Amino acid sequence: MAAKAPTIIDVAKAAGVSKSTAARVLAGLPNISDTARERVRAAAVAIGYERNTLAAGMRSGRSGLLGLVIPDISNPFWAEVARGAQDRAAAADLSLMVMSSDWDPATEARHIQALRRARVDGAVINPVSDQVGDLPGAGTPVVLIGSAAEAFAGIPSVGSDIHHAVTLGMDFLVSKGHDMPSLILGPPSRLARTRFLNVVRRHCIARDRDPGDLAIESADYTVRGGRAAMHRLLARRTVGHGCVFAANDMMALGALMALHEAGVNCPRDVSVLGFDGSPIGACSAPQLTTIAKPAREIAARAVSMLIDRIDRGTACAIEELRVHLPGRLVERASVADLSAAVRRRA
Amino acid sequence: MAAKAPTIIDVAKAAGVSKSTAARVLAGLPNISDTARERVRAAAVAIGYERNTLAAGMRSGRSGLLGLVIPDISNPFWAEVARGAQDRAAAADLSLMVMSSDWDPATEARHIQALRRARVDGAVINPVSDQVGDLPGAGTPVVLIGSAAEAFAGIPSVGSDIHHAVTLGMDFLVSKGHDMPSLILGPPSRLARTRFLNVVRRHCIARDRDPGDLAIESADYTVRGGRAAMHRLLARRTVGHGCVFAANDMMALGALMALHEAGVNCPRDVSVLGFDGSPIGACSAPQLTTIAKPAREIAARAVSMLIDRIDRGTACAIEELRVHLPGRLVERASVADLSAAVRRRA
DNA sequence: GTGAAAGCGCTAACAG
DNA sequence: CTGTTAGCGCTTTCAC
Repeated sequence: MAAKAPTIIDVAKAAGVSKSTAARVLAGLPNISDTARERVRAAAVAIGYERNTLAAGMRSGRSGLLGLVIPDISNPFWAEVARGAQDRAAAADLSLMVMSSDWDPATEARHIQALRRARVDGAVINPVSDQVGDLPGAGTPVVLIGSAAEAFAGIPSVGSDIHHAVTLGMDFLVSKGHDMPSLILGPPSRLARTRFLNVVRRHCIARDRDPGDLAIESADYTVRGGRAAMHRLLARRTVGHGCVFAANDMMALGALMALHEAGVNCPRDVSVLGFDGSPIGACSAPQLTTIAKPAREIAARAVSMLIDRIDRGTACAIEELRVHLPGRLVERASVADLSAAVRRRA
Repeated sequence: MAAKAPTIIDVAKAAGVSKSTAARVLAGLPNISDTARERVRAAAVAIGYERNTLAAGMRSGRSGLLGLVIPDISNPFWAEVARGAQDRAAAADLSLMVMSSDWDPATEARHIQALRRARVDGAVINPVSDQVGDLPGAGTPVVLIGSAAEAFAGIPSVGSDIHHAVTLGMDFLVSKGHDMPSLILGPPSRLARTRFLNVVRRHCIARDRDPGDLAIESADYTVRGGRAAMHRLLARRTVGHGCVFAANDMMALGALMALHEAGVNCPRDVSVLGFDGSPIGACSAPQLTTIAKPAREIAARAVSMLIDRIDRGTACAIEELRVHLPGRLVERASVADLSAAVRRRA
C-alpha cells in the first residue's frame, strides 16, 4: 500500500518555503520570485504532488464538478450528448458526472440529489419529469436541454428548435409526395410528445387535413417499443400507412424491424422518417432518413452556458438564455420518393 | 440568489443540539436518545439540509466517487458497460465519473489524472495504452476491464474470456460450413488485437490451415473504419471472402454497409460475424450475428470487485482476481448456413 | 515577495 | 447519551 498522497505541505517542505508560497505558485498567481517558483514547481513534480480538488473546492466553494443527467446513456443520441458535454467540460478543466435517469422521475430525483450532495458547481439536465420542484440544489446553476426544457420558467435552456425540426420533416414528406404520416410518439405523459404532435397537427391544419385522422401509437423511446408500436400500427387496417414519422431514431429503427418482420418493404410500401440523427441510423437497412439534431453542439453549448452562469452569476436576462439550434435533414434511404413515381407514371 | 446551502451546524442549531449529536443522527449511529434523533431529523428536513459529501470525504478519506474510463462512450457496447457500472455504483450509494478516452493514450492519461485529482476512491479502467506507468494514483484501487487487462501484472481484472469467445465464433463458422474467415481487426498496436488474432491462428493450425493465408485488415473500432476495411478486403481479389469475422460490432456494421455499397449480398455471398453483442446489431440488415460479451455484468462485477478492494484493502490474492465471463453466440442473420446449402444440393 | 493564521463542513477522538 | 476539540488539504485574508 502506497503512502498517503502528498499534500501541498509536503511540497512546501521539500521546496523550503511556506505553505502559502507553494499554494501561490501552484495556483499560478503573480508576485512570486522566480527562484521560489522554480523550486516549488520542481518539488511538486519530484514528489508527485497532485492537487486535491476536493479540499480546494471546500475552501473556494467550487468543486470543479459538473453534472449531466440524461434519460438513457445507451441511446446513441444521448451518448453523443454525453460526449459533447464531456469534451466541453474537460476543455474547461472540469469533471463531468454523467447519470442516466432511465426516463424515470424517481431515478432522476435520486441522481439530482447525488449531484447536490457532491456539490457540483452546476448541472445540465434533460428533465424527465415535466413538473419538477427543486431541480437544482437551490442556488446551483442549471441549464436544461431537450424539447421540454422551455416549460421551466426561469431556467435557461438549449435544445433543438423542435418546431423547425418537425416542420422540416413534414415538409420533406410532402415534397416526396406523402400525405399525413402515421406517428410513433413517446410516452403520453411527456411534454416533448405534445409539442411534437402539435407541430404535426398544425401542419395538417395548414394543409386542410383533419388532425383527428392521424394514426398515433406511443412507445418508450426504445427500439423494442418502436417495433411493437409499428406492429400495432400495421394491425390498424383502416388507416393507410404510406409513411411513418417516429419521434426518435431508436423507435424508427424498431419500426424498420417490425416492417421487415411483417414482410412489408421499406421504403417501397411504407416509408419511415426518424428524428434525432443517431449515427447508428446509417447502419440500418434501409438506411434511416432522419431529422438530425446537433447533439454535440447542444451539449457543448449547454455546458458553455452553464460555465458562464457559474462564473458570472445569474446575471443575464433569461430571454437571452433560450438557445435553439436548428435540426437538419439527413436523407438516406427509408423514405420513398412518391412524387418521382407519380411523375414517371404520367 | 439562494442563500448558501445549510450545514450540519444549521441543523444542530435548529434542533437545539450540538454539532456532533446532529452528525451522529445523520450518520445513523447508535446511542442517541429518541427525542434527539427525532428533533434532528425534523430539523434537517425542515431546513433542507443535504450532506456535503466533499467535506465528509475530506475528513473520512473517502470521496464517495468512483471513476470509469472507457474508450468510446458513443459505442453502444461501451455505453452498456457504463450503464452497468453506473447502476452498481448507485446501488452502493457511490457516484460514478465516466470518461471516454477515445482510444487515445494521452486522453486516457488526462482522464486518469482528473480522477486522481478528484480523489476517487477507486477506478475501473479499460486500458488503451498497453504499457501504462502509473495507471492509478499510487494506492488507489483499480480494476481493469477488457481483453488487454491481464497484461497488467498485479492489477485485478474482469473481462470476457476472449479465447473462449473467439473460439465460439470460429467453431460456429465451421459448423455453418465456412472455412477461414477474413479478419477485420483493431489497430495494430493494441494488445487485444494480438490476442484475438492468435486465437484465430491457433484455430487455423488445429484445422491444418496456414495462418499466413488469413486476409487481415485493420481499422479503428468504428463503423467508418470497418466499412473502409471491408472495401479494402473486397479489393483483394486473390482471396475468397466467404466470410468475415470482425473484432467488434461497430466494424462489423461498417462491413455490412460496405458490402451493401459494393452490391454484394450478405449473407448469400459474404457472411459477417461480429464481436461484442451490441444491442444495435439487431437493427442492421441483415441482422448481425455476433458473439455477445456480457457488458453490464462485466461492468457490475468490476465495480463490485472495486468496492470490495476499497473496503477490505488489497487483501485477497491477485490470482483470484482475474474474472472471466463467458461470451455467448447470438445467431441472427448475417452468417449463411453453407452446410445446409451443401446438404440440399446432395 | 513571503509567512502566519483562519477557516470551508464534516468526522472522529476525547471527555463529561 | 452528549458536548468539546481537533484536524482533513486547501485557499485566502492579513500582516510583515
